[in-house]
Order: sequence, then structure tokens, then C-alpha cells
Amino acid sequence: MRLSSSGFNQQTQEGEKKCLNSELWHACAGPLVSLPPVGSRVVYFPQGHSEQVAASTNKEVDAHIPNYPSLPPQLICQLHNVTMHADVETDEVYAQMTLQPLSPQEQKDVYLLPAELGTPSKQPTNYFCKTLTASDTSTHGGFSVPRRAAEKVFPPLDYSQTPPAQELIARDLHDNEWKFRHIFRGQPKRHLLTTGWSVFVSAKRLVAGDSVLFIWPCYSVCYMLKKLYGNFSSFFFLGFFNMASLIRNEKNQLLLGIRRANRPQTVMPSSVLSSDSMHIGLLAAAAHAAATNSRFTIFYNPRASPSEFVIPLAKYVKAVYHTRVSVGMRFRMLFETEESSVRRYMGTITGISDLDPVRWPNSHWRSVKVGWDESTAGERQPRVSLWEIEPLTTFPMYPSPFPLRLKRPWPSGLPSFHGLKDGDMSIN
Amino acid sequence: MRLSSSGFNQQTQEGEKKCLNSELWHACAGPLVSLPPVGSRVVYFPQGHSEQVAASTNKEVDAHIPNYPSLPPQLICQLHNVTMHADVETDEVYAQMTLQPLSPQEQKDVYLLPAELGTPSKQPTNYFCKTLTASDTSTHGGFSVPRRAAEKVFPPLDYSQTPPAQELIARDLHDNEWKFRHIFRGQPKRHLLTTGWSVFVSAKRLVAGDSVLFIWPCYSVCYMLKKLYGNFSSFFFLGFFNMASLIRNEKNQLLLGIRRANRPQTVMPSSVLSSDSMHIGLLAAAAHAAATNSRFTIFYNPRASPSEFVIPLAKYVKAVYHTRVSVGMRFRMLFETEESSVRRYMGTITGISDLDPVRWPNSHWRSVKVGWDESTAGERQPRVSLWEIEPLTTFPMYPSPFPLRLKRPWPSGLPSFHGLKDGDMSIN
DNA sequence: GTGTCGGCCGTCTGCCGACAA
DNA sequence: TTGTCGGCAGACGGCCGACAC
Repeated sequence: MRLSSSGFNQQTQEGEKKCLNSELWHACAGPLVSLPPVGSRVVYFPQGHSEQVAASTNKEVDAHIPNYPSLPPQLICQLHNVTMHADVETDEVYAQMTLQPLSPQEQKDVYLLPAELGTPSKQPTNYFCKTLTASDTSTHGGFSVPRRAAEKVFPPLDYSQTPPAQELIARDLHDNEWKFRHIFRGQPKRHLLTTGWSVFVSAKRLVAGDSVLFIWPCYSVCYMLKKLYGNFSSFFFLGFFNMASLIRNEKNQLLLGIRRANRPQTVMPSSVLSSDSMHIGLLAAAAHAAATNSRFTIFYNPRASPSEFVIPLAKYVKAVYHTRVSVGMRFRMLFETEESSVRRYMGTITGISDLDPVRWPNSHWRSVKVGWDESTAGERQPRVSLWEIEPLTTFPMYPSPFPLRLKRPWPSGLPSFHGLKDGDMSIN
Repeated sequence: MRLSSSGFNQQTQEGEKKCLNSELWHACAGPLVSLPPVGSRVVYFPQGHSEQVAASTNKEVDAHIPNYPSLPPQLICQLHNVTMHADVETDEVYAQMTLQPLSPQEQKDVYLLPAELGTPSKQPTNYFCKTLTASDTSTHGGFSVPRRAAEKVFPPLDYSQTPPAQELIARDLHDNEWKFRHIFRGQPKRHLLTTGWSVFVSAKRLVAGDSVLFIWPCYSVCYMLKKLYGNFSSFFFLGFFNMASLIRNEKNQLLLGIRRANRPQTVMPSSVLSSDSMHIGLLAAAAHAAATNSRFTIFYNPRASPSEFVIPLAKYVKAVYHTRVSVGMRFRMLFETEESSVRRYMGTITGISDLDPVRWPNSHWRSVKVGWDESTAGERQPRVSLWEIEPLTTFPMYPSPFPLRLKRPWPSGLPSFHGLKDGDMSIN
């Protein structure tokens, strides 16, 4: 990922310029989504790509589609470029990746080389996410800001005013500006966004159940100071307020993103190309690239795709070659919750076999059949891939970053899952 | 095309049911668009399909795309199925066609067989199309209906009322109902759509410059009667009015479509699949179908595609084998006007050569280089295909359906270009 | 014949605290 | 702490003929 110093992703492609803030993109993508670093080696799975296309076009892959015997079920590639995008109409986030398959010789040698470590997910340090209520989206009123959220990510109000109020300016993924009146009023007092809010709701076509998230990308020096020193000194408070304004206005503007609820099938049948041709296209493109060792381009749609299909080589090698799994083994796996935080679900391995023995024999893609502990397991997939799960009964070959029943915040050096709650940490 | 007796196109595809009125679809598609009949033989041009994908994704075909030497520049196919669709979001019309390439032997024999005649464009007999003004789309008022249009396609008003008014119910391509108050008032008197109009404008996101069209699919017995007998008898008029209501309410409801202005690039980069993969996909799908003589599916998007790329075999054979063209020859060609009627432009053939000698040698697709008579020729393409033009200096091998300087309406048996004006008929 | 406007009324938007969950 | 409501004032939607091109 090419990131300029301001944290914006400058991309020039056929005259079209896009500035996408990486932190905002990751916040919208969710806590479990991470993109492999540019220049690293990754493994690309045509099957997973096919699943994404099937989910996007709402059509399963057809039997008419030809086999590509020359295309292996996984392709080890050099990741040449990653750019973050958002759909102009829907704000849906997606990433464009340029991949180059390694030569046959390199594909074999790669297990001997030191593998790169995947970068942890870059969840913003200072953000909040709220699912919109009926009142939030109604034309009758504004947006009710949860108190902690407002205090955490909005610039502090001047509470000597009656009522305390300010204008907030936030930028979305397309770098559009949105202005809101932020006011602290009512009985009991609460934070509200009033003027400007309804324009945003109608422009983004938000409905109750969708989520909105605010980020203050500046690591909150102000918040830390406030925590440390409190409001005991009005003299200090005023100085603090000025500093906060300064930081906010300089480079670190307030950012604003949306995450739509999983509405039942917002599909577009994409009148451009038949879904069959799309499936053939992705296979033929990968096969051609593999045959000629040339680059090809894919789109990864984190919120539409059932699973990541471009994963760091190191993750793949560890899971496939350095981990022993067997039928009956217990495991756990991370999922995103409704509130966009993270929790684990537990299950048992019930089988290990090819998902599609005809087209993709000897593929590791979703090769593990599983049963889930909780009875609401209908929502979770019956097949997973080795690198998605964390086996429990084998001795871990590398220290797990998720010790059980951790009661304190993450040490700063470890991957930060910001939305993780203490209650979600324990195994249930 | 499977058409039920009510003129609706019943399609069941994976549980999804669509009812598209054929007449409305053609009205929205424009006067020059015609779909070959089901069961007929057609010629499919991968190059033209590629052009449509390029136009839809706003990306030209890349040099990285592999050649498909086994895929000829044109594929003679059996047309197994044609279904008419409209994009749920934008109402953009498109057609889905299922094609099956003939076997190599059949491809050769086909020129010996009697070729089917293409069906003429099915422009509705009783419709009007108006480009929306600023006042039409403003929230300040309603829709001003041109007088002739209202008298032609709306049920007649009861002019004994003061003011004369009625409720109109019209159905769009998705079979949604729209209700409008139709009133005849003002000084001078005019036809207006008031209540209900603004809901329609905002729902369809219409802006000034877009067009709206109304159809009364019943061949207007009422209108004919009115023309013949006039309003001289109030007794007759009342009887006429009742009959008209009866006809309208029975089966032949008022239909309503939209045509958006050619706004500069409303592109969606289609985050599903890279444009390279899409181009590869359409080529690979066609190549695979040709190799196995199996069916494949394409989408034809009349208002996005630069040219038709599935044409009746008879049209192709006539143009390519039974018409002599040479450099310097004069020709004329039909174009759609801003007002969605038809006019000819004239030009001269300046060359005959391959559009893409490397990928598509010996292709007839856009093999004719042309110069246009009028200086605004920048809008018209510099290359056309043989079957798009009408050569002038050769003796026509079949009677032209467009005699010069025709001053009377079309004989009812001939193809009807309803919007054609007398003034447009003469060569300028 | 029809596009745009000023005038006028009615509905809905949108800001407020009350109140309860 | 925050979701929803009634109350209220002002903005905007939307129907009308006047008028001009």
C-alpha cells in the first residue's frame, strides 16, 4: 500500500484520482479484515474468488463452466499493489490487488524461504461505531451520540456555553465534507448531532439498523491528557481545548464512515456480463497469468466475500505445513459481532476432505468440515480453511496472541482489536 | 421471446419472476433497437461485446489480455432465448440472450440455407416521449404535458367538469403502479400532471434532460374514433368516454418508462470483477461455447453499447456477401435524434480495413472507415460495419424500405418508426 | 402552446425538553 | 444513559393563474 505521510492513499489510475484514508477503510471493513502488505508473498485461491463473485451476483457457479486443469487450486503470488476503494454509490469498501504468480521453480522454493509476517488489522485507535435507531434515521429529529463516544472522538465542547455546541466537519471515504451541529442539551443532558444530520442520512440512504462510525485519526493525546489530569483546572482545560482544536484543524480531520446492515440480498445482477462469463473470466485470467507469470488484478470485497481468498504466504504455510489437525479436534475461530467487535466461537472438526473433488482436487480451500458448539450455528459455515481456525488440542507451535480470560487492555505492542470487550474474551 | 397473451414477458429464473412489457421495453430502448426472434440464426461478434463491456466499465481493453486464436471474429449461433430486463436501480433496459454456436459444418452450410428475415423494431403505436424541463423536475410544480401527447395517449377527459380532471394509473417496467392527477387548467388551458408526479421524479431520480414516455398499448380505437367523428355530439362523446375507460381498465393499462440523458459517465467500476477479467471472461466463454457447441449467455445493453453485436444472420449475409462497397462510395445511416425519433446522416466510405489486424484479422466488425458530411461529425463513429449502412451508388439488391421524400405516413404493413417526422425524411 | 414565475396555503422537517425504559 | 414522543415554529412542497416567448 502506498501511503503518503498524511495517511491518505494516493492513487492515479487513468486520470482518476482517489484519496482513501486507510484507517477509515479498515474501520468500515471491520476488525477481522487485514490486507497483506505490498511486496509480500501471498496465496491466491480461485475458489474463494469464485465464491465472492457468486455472492455478489447471487448466482452459484454453473456446471457449464469449463475446467482449467492447468490452474492449481492455490497460486503463490507476489503482491505488487494494493489500493483501497469505496463504491461511489453505496460506499461499500473494496480493495484492488495486483498479483503476479511466482514461476514454477519459485513456487517450490518458497517454503524454504523465510516467510513474511502478516500485518495485524489496523483498527483505528480512536473511533466509535453506532447502529442507527429509528429515531436516528427519522426525519423528526437528529442523531443521539452515545456519551462515551462523543467524549472520546469528538473535539471537547466548551461547557461554559449554554448550551455547549460546536460545528463538526467530518470527511467520508470519498473525501466529501459533512458538517454537523454538535450540541449538548436536553434533560437529562445528552450529545446530539442536529443540523446537517438528515442531509447525511438521506444522501447515504441510511436506514435503521445501518451503522455509522466516527474516527479521529490523531492518536488522542487530548483524551489521554484528560484521563490523566481530569477537569480539575479550568485554566488547564482552556489550554487543552485550544490544543485540541489546533490538532484537529491541522491535518487530522474527523472521519466518518458507514456500514450497512446485512439486508437480505441487495444484489445487482450486474447487467454488464453474465455470471457464467464472470466465473470463467476470473479463472481464465488467473490461468493466463500463471502460465505466463504475468500480473493480474482482482477485487477483494471484504463485506461481500464469504472468506478472504488472498492470504499471507506465512499464514498459509503455518496452517498447512506446521499445524496438525485431525477429526475430533477442538478449535476456535474469530467472528465479527453485530456491534462490530470480535468474539470467538468454538467447534469440533468433523472431517477433512475436498470441497470440490472434481474441479479442485487436493485443495486446502474449506477442506475442514466442522460442527459448531452453539445451536445458532446455522449462520456459520459448515466448512472452513485451516488458516481460519485455531486448533486447541495440539500444542501451539507459536504463542497465541489471545490468552484466555485476559482482564486487562492489550499491551500496546500486540495486535489491537479495539472493539473487543472483556465479556467477549472468555470462552463460553 | 416468450410472450404470454397479455404481452408480458414471463420469466422465471431462480425463483425470481419478472414481467416485462415488450412494447414498453422497446420504447425505452429506442426506435433503432430490435431483437432478433427466438429460434433464428444470428451472428455474434466478440469484438462488439467487448466494446460494450469497455463502455460499461469505462475501461478500454488492455494489451495484457490473451489472444483466443480459436475464436473467430464472428460466431454464427442459434438464438435459443431472449428475455427483456430492466435494471432494478436505474431502470436501464437490457436483454439476456442464450446463444449456441453452430457446429463447424453448419457454420459453412449456413449461407446455402434460406435466411430468416429480421423482425422490425416494435415501436409502440400510441406513445409519446418528452424530455423533462427544469420546471418538470422542480419541486415547485408538476409536469406539463404537451397537448397533442395528452390527447393521443391519455384517456380523454370529461370536459364538462370544471376543471376537467382524472386519475391516471400507469405501470413501469417493473410493473410498479404510479398514480397521477391529470388536470386541464390554467390560462391558456394546458394538460398537467400534478399530485403524484414529484413522487415519481424523486423515486426514479429524474433530472432535467431525462425523458419520460407514456404508452397506451391498446391500439387506439378511441383516438381513431375521435379523429373520425370529432366532438360534435355530446351524447356520442359520453359513450366514447365510457368505452375508453372500459378498454383502459380491462387489460390495456397505461405504461410509463424513462430514458436518462447521456450524462457524462455514470460509470460504476463494478467492484465485482476487474475489467480485464471481464474481457477475458467474455472471450473465454464464447471460445468455450464454440469449441463444445454449447450454449452461452450474454447481456445486450442497447443504450450502453456502441453498436449491436448480435445481428440477424440474414442481415449479415446480405451486407457482407450481397452488397458491393468500395472506397469513395456514398452511403447513409440511421441515427436516433435527441427527441428519440430517427434521422439519417450521410457520408462517404474512405477505407476498408481491419479494425484490429492483430487480434481480429479478417473481421467485418467496423471494417468500413467513413467520413461524415456534417461538420458535427465528431459525435459519430469513424468506423462502421457493413450491415449498419445503406450504400447509395450501387443498385440496391433488395427494395429499400425508406423511399426518399416520403410525405405520407407509413403504410401499416411496413416497419413503423413512429417518431419519424416528415422533415427528417428528406436528405439534407 | 408551454416554460417559468409570484402568490398562497398546508404539510412536513427539524429543534426543543418531557418522560420512561 | 438514551430512545421515543408531543409541542411548536419555520421551511419547503406543491397547486394555482399570470405572463412571456
